[in-house]
This record gives sequence, structure tokens and C-alpha cells, in this order.
Amino acid sequence: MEAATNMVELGALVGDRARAAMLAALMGGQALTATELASIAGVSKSTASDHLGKLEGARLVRFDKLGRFSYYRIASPLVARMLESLMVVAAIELPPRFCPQSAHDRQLRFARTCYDHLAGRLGVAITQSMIERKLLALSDDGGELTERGEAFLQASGIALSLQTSGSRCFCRPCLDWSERQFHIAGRLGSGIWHHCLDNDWLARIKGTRAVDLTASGHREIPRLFEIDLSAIVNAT
Amino acid sequence: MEAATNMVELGALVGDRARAAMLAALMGGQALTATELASIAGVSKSTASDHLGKLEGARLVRFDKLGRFSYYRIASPLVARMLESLMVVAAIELPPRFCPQSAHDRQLRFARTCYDHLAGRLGVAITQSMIERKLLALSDDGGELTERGEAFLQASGIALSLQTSGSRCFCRPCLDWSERQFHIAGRLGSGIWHHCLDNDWLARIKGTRAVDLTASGHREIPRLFEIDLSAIVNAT
DNA sequence: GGGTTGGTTCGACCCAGACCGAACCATCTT
DNA sequence: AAGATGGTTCGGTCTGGGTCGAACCAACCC
Repeated sequence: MEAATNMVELGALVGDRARAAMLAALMGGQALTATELASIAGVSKSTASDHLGKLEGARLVRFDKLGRFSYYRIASPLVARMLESLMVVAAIELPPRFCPQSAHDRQLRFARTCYDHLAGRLGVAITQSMIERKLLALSDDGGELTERGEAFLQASGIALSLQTSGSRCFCRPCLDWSERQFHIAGRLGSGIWHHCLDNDWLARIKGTRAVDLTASGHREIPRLFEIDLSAIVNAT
Repeated sequence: MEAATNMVELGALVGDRARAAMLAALMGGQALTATELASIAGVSKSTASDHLGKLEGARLVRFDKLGRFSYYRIASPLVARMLESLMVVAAIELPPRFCPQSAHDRQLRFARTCYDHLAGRLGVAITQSMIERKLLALSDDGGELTERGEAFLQASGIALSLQTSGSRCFCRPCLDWSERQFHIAGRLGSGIWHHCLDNDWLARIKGTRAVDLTASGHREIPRLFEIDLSAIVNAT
């Protein structure tokens, strides 16, 4: 059982409170320092360093030294996909249990980054709206822009934010663990997120994966994506 | 970190030798009894029962009692997808380490089931051949039959083995951990596998995920899929 | 009924590994 | 040079959970 042996190692790495908290934080897509990750995981610096060494040894994370800082990040999109699928099963398949919702949880549920695209109620709402406007068709395992969608992309300027690298899937549905609906991943998802970020419509809430609307985002996002912000801001 | 909490639980469940061996075995797609799983995992019946209780409690597996036998199986396609992505990262991203290849490993690498479709050199060869014959186009995250492909499906009789349920993706690439290339999953992959099984071209090797060619399979599979069997039988 | 086999529950044992503090190294500042 | 901050390494502690055997329950066979 060669494959199983490595799967055990992988599971054991994720199956620890502190390490899982670090990986979840890194799923925000940003590189974080060892001290930040120690604080997020709620462990001492020495423990954090130990954990990060293991994660790096298994090539789940990479790190770059910048001066005296070590910036850690998810090693590859493949690892991100794996964590994504873990979170989906964790959220949907596991028996429900009592979990008090913190303020932070509420922020995450409103909007967050999922490695390199937008998730939460905002991400799902944008996706739904694009489908209703027939800009996009999404199936369980893939998606495609319509002609109207192509035009929309050009007109809005999002096209400029798209990476041109061909190997990644252009549009991929990503099951949202909090909403239990799909949002857009792949290059298109990444392009939409970066477009919102570049135009200062959205800003990361520092130290977390959560994202918040700026004043201009409040104005421009509902206009561009034709969504009703008030409905999703005030949801449960 | 509500999502992270459940992810920890999930990782911890997979991150155990015995449980991972059981899950890997169940990824063969067949239901197995508790005693069979105990033997596969190399633990006592009591230990196995304990583990299976935990897996069932987390809804990663389901079981049906038939008489005095408990038949366990993977709970859902979502769980299968998650394990699939774990195995891919385990096989491809983790640093290589010395792992002697057992006879059983060689069998698995030749041909095996991956939940409900065909994997290993045989699965990959069929996929490659269909792409070369322009029956199929496959991208990183999706796939489509060509018109020729549709005709091929009808002519071969595989179309009859296809489930008609619409919710599942018709054709999905699944990264093969042993071959590091794609093979066909989704309803199409499931249809091809069941077609080979129904016609007695392939047979499961009992108690494992491994699959072997029957005499008629030796004759018919190369003909239908236009592949060179000798090349993949004798590979490393 | 008695015997056999599949499966679960319980109690006891034991070890991998998560954790911390202290010491240490490296980088930047003053 | 001295101090401050980020990060790693090392040794020692302790606990969660994986393990088994024995006892027990349930289904099938004679």
C-alpha cells in the first residue's frame, strides 16, 4: 500500500489543530510569517517553527526568507485543491455539531479569499448573477463563458486581469463550504478577484482570509455584477 | 476557525495507518466487510471495529447489515473526490522516498478501480488512445466527446452502460497517482468500466482494488480501444 | 439445543508526537 | 557595539489515541 502510506502522512499533517489552522490561514492566498502563523494557531514560536518545518518537509508549503522574515505560503495549486476538497467534505459531510459563530466567522461567511479567488456569500452571489444574466454556464465540474460573457469581460476590464498561462483551467466551479453552492474558481475566478483588488473595491482584513468592501466597492460591485448587496450583507 | 476544526477531524481520521488502508481499499468501489477490512489494515477485529465506528460517525463511510455481515463502503462521491485529491498530492507532491514495490503494487499500477472508474496504465492508455483518435478532448478540469466520440460510444455499446442521471459530470479528468497522467472519470469513465466488467473483459482481483484482464479482455480491449497491450503489460 | 463465525464493547497498556522554555543564531536598528 | 526582533534547535514533559485480548451479543448452521 505505497499510496496509502503517503496518504497517512498527509492526513496526519492536516489532522492537527495547529497545522490545520495554519493551512486554513494560508488558504487566504497570502504569504504569512512564522510569527503570524504561530499567533493564528495559538502556539508558541518554537512549536510553530516545528510544525512549519514538517509542512515544508512534506512540500505542502514553501517559504522564502526576506531579511529576517520567513514568508510561508501554500506550495502549489494542487495542494490548494486538496485542502479545498477537504474543507468541502468537512463542512458538508461531517455530522453537524454545535459551533458558536464568532464575529470572525461571520466575516468569513460574508466574503473571503479561497487561495486565489473569491468565496463566501459575495463570491456565490456574483456567480449566481452571472449565471442568471447568461454570461456564464456552470456544471458540476466545469464552466464556460457565453458570447455575452466574453463581451462582458472585455467591457468591464476584467479581461485585463486574466493570466494568459494556458495550462490552468479557465473556469472551474468550487463548492463553497459556507454557502453550499458553487462559486467561480480557475483563471476566471482569479481574474475577478484581482480586478476587485486592483480597483480597491475589496480589501483584505489583515491577518485573516476575510475580505471587506471598501466605499468604492460598495458603489461599483453591485453596479458591475448586478447584485443586491443589502441582501447579502445582512444575511444570517 | 469553524471550518478548520472539522478539517482537523477529517485529517486525523485519514492520518492513521489502519484507517487510511481501509479507505484506500474502499476506494476500489466495492463494499467490504469489517473482517476483510481488518485483514487489509492488518489489525485485530476489535481495532478495526473501533476505526470503522469512527469513520462511520464522521460519515466518511456507510454500512449496511446483511445478515451477520456489515458491508462498508465510501459514503458519497464527494468523499471519493476528496480521497482522490489526497492521493494525488500524496503521490506527486510529497518528497520521494524509498518504497519497495510489492507484487501487489505492480498489479495496482497496471490496472485498478478508482471508486467507479478505471485507473492505472490501462486506464491512462485507453484515455490517451481516445484522445489520439479524436474521440475525446480533455482539459485540466473537464472533457468532452467529439462527434466521432459519440458515434464510437453508440457503436461500441458503451452508451448502454451509461447512467442517465444528469447531476454528475459527464466526463471529468482524474489525475492518476501512479501514472501522473489523466484518465477518464465521471459518468463516461464509470460507463467504460462497467462495460468492461459486464462483458467479462476485466475482473477484480478479490480483496483488492487491482483489476486483471480476462482471456476475452485480452482479445477485445485492444481491438475496441486500439491500444497496444504488450507495451503496458510489460512496463516498469 | 449446541457450535461456529461475524461483529462490538470494555478495560488496560503504551508510545508517538504536540507542547513549552531556554538557549542560540541571524538580521536589522540605533 | 549593544539592543531588539524574527526564527530555529534542543531536551524534557505529558496526554491523546491506537492497540490488543477477553467477554459478550447476534446471526447462521447442524
